[in-house]
Amino acid sequence: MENIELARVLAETADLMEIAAEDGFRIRSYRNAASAIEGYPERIASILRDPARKVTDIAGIGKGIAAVLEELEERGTFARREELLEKYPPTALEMLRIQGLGPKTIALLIETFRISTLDDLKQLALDQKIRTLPRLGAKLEEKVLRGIEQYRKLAGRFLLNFAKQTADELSTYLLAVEGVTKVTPAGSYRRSKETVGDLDLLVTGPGAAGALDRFVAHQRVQEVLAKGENKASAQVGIEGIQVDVRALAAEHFGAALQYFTGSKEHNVALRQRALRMGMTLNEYGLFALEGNTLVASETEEEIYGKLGLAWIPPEMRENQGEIDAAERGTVPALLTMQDMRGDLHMHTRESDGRATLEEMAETARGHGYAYVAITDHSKALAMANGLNEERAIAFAQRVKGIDPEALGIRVMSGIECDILKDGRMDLDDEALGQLDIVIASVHSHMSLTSEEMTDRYLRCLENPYVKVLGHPTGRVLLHRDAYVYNFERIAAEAAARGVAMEINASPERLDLHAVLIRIAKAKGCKFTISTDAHHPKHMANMQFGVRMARRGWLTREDVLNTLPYEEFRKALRK
DNA sequence: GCCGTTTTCGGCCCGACTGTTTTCAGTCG
Repeated sequence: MENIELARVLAETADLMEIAAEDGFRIRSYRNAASAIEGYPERIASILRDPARKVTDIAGIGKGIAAVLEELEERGTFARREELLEKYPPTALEMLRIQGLGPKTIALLIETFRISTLDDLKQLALDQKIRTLPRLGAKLEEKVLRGIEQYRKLAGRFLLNFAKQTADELSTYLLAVEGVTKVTPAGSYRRSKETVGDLDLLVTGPGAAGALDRFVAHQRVQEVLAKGENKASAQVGIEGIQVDVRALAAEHFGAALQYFTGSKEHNVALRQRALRMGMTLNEYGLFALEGNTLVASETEEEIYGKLGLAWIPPEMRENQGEIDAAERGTVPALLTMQDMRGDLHMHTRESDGRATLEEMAETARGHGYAYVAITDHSKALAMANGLNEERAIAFAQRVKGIDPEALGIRVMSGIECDILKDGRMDLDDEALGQLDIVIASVHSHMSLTSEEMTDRYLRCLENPYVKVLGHPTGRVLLHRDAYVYNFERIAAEAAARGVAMEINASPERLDLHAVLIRIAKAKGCKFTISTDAHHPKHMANMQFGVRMARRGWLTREDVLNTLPYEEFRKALRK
C-alpha cells in the first residue's frame, strides 16, 4: 500500500473508534500516526520490508501501530478495523462528514434505529424520528437534511483561487465598516492549502463587532449558521462556501492569527511545547502557568519568539518538521513571487490556447518576466490541434527570427510533448532537438498499473531532449486522482538525468503538491514553476504555484525559472 | 496507543457556540 492509503485507513479507523466511544487518547494516536505517515518522505512499505529498518523510529509510531502496519501490508486490513466495521456500517464514516453530526449522535442513531445509509438517515429526519431521542430536536433534523444536501453537492472543498476571490471580496466589504482597521484571512487559506474547506476572516479595530452584523447582511450570504458576540458563520454564494468571521481586540491579534491559521497538528505541537516550558497557549495569548500572567499576544513573532522559535511561514505549519527547524534557526528563506523571472509552460492558438504568441509574450512582459517559453501540445492531442514534427520545426524557426529587443522579452520555442503509452515521445528526436525546451506530459492512458506507469516515465526520461516533467502526477483537484506510479524512483532518476520537475500553477492542478515536492527535493530534483496558461489572464496564476513551492519548503535556489536568462539556459538539461 | 530533561506509569491542547435545557453534552475549529 502507498503511504496515502495507509494513512487513510488509519484515519478512518480512528473515526470508527470515535463512534464506538473508545479511549480518546488511543484515537488520537491513530490520527497522529496517520498524519505522520501521510507526510513521510519515504514509502512505509519499503521500510517494513527492510530488516535493517524499524517503522517505530518514526515519531508517532510505536509497537501497536507498527503491528497494524504489518498486518495492513500483509492483507490490506487489520483485525480491529474489521471488528469495528462489523458493528458500524462504512457509511457511518460519511455521516461524520455531515455538519452538526458527531460521533455520539451517530452512534446513538445507528444503535437506536439500525440505519446503514445516508438515505436512511435522511428518512429518519423527514419522519421526525430524531427528535424522539433525548437532547435531540427539530433543529437538528433540519440541520441533518441540509447537511446531507451540502455533503452530496460538493464534498465541501473549494479551489484555492476561488477561496482567494471570496476572501478578497469580503475583505474589501468588511474594511468599509466604520472602525474596522484590519481584515486578515487565516486558516487553511493562509497556509495555501490547494483546496479550502471554509474561509476564516479575522477582523480587528474598535468597530469589529459591527462587522459581524454587516457580514451576515451581505447580499451573497445564503444562510447564517451561527452568530454570537465574537464570531459569525455563514454560507456565502451559490457555491455555499462557509465563511467564519471573528471579531478580535487588537491586543491579542497575534495570538488569534496564530491560533486560527493552524494547522491543527502544528498548534497541538506548539501548545505541548508551551506546556513543557511552563506556559499555556490559546487564541488570546501565551500565558505563564504560574500566576496566569500574559507573556505574549500582539504579534505572531513575539509568540514564536517566547517559545524559543523563529517565526514560521504559514505555508510550513503542518507539523512536518518546521518546529524543529525554527528551534535550530534553519527555517529556509522561502521562494517569493518577486523571485520569478519567467513562465515556461503556456499554450497559444497553434493548439488549444486562446491568444497569439505575441499576446502571451506581451502579458508576460507585463508581469515583469525576463523570458517565456511557448509550449503548445504535440500531435497525439489531436483534439487540441497538437503540433506534428513539421509544424514544431517551423515553429522553432519562427521563434529564432523574433527580435527580443523589439518584443521586450525573450521568447523560447518549446513543446508540451505527450508521453505515449509505452514511454516514447510523441515527436521524433529531430524535431525535439530543434526546440529550446521540451516538457514531457502524460495526457492519455492514465489508468496503467503502477509498474507500467513507472516504466513509461523511466523510458521518457531516457530521451535526451526532455527537460521538464509536466504536471507530474496528473491530478485534477476535486475531480481526478493522481496517476499511480513509483514517484520516488522517478524523482531520483529525473534528478540523476537533470530533468526538472514542474510545479504546475493551474489552480485545478497544483501539481506537484507539498509532500511530493519535498520528496523530489530530497532526491536532488530541481523545479520549474509554470502556469500552463491557455489564456493571457491565466499567467496571473503563478502566485498559486509559488504558494505550493513554499508549502514544499523550496527556496529560490531550487527553482530554475528564478535564474537570469543566460544562467537559466545553462541550468537546463543539456 | 505513544512517549520520556516529569522517564516504564501516568500523563496526553483549548475555547465558543448551539440546542435542548435549567446546568450541560455535543460539535466544531
